[in-house]
Amino acid sequence: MNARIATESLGTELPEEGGSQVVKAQLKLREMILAGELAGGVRIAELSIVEKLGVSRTPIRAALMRLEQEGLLEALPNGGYAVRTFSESDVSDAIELRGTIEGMAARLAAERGVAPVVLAEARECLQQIDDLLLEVALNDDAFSRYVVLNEKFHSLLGELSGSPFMARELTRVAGLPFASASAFVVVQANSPQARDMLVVAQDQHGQVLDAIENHEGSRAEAIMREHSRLAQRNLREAVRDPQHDRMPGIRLIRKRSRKP
Amino acid sequence: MNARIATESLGTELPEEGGSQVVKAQLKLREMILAGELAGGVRIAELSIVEKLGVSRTPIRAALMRLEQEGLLEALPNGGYAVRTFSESDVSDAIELRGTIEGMAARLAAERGVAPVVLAEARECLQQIDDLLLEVALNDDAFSRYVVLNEKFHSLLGELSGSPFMARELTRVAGLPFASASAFVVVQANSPQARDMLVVAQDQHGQVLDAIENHEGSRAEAIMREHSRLAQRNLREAVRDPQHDRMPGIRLIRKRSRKP
DNA sequence: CTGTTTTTCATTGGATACAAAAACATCAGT
DNA sequence: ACTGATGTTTTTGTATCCAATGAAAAACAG
Repeated sequence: MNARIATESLGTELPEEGGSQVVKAQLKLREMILAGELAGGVRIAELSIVEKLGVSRTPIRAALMRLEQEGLLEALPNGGYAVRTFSESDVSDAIELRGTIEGMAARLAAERGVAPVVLAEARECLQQIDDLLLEVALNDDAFSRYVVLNEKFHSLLGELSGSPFMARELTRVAGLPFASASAFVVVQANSPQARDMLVVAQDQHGQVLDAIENHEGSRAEAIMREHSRLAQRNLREAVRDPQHDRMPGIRLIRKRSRKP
Repeated sequence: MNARIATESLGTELPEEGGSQVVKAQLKLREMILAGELAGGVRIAELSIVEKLGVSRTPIRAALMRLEQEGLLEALPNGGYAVRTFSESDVSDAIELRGTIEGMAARLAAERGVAPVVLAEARECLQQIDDLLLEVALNDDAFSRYVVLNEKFHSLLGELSGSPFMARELTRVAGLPFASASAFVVVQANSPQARDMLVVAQDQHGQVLDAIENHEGSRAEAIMREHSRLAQRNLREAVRDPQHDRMPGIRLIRKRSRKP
């Protein structure tokens, strides 16, 4: 029965988005988890996913594996996976780790020097953010453009460090649940001080580039660490304010950790 | 044909070591890679692994995935994997990253305080290393016991930080190729200054515990960073001296990176 | 009625069959 | 001789099938 469903959906496959079945399953699963359709802590049966997504077990198992290394799932002792839940400390530590690693990247960039082209690209990126912030009030569209540019700047930090290894690790740590540079930006999207926070962040962006350019390694590192504190503040806000139920995945964060 | 081999080996399967087929494949593959049986850079065909290991493609695929996230393999654009090669900078950066993350863990431990039980366990571990170092000359057995205790201390740092998240990340970063705390200890195992280096390392171990106990976060962090520099020195030594061909996986490290 | 044992059943781990895509080689035409 | 197309072969991606294991339920004994 499942066979027929799968075959049909394969046969009538529109030129849909997404490459392989694995990627499609991974994206869809992540979406479902963050949307809260899969409750935290409970075991995920592969077969249930099969009928939910219409792809066979093999790519689903691959997708589950990837989501585990991504940190959204945990492997259960006797096989199978469950959606992880996170204590506030977990998320806080993840953000702190991102800040620490970004700090190291910035320090390396400052100490080793940066190719002018990459530096120019970073400056250009900052200029675009500046342009965005010229508006006194930011609409939703402006916010999503900010998120894109912000992500780009943070990923550019990998280039700046001149180390492919660090670039990889930065990408990875930014992929940890709720640790990404813009994970909680949306939280205060509609607050009156929203723009101000971005202005502060943007100032730090500029300062860290200056520090890198002047080979001030320690300063560059400190700035990036402090930079991550903005996310910490947003996290606290998000957890406190029950208003923010619409933030994707916020229900996966519990206030105090219980040991099951 | 492969079918018969696989079935036979399954049927006559002795109560061998290793848990699942995935784990067995992963261990064997890692061993082969580090032993240089799989040349760096060339594509690995799944089928060739199948006949080499006698397990089917499914667990091999899983093992390959894990080895990719572990960093020993890289995924090729059109599917498949290849054994990664590392520039000296890659390894150096990996060690630096370990130092940075261990530094963060130590700082967290110092800032947040540590449960006395865990601290006692760490002290006990150090005591055992001290006992080991009482001998003026260390034989191979003493060295491998050192490696075990050293790994244990570094992993205890995760406990000390009080953060399950940090513990996870420390484990992960220690699993990166050539980044583990004892990766290059063997390099200078038979050198006359071998013991001296361990004495220096052990002193740092003790100092970082003191710093943690006294809530000196910044100092604790700095010590762990500096601590990782010992591995850096050993790395340089290992790459320079062609004597060290017997170190597992050393051939995967090339002196200068070429862009293919 | 409760505790233990057995049986059944669901679910994952592993193997293989099948499809699709990519690499390779061969051959024809210019 | 070289280029391009086409067919073959290899290799990965996907689906399904089989087996083994663990959990829940049922039956039996005390």
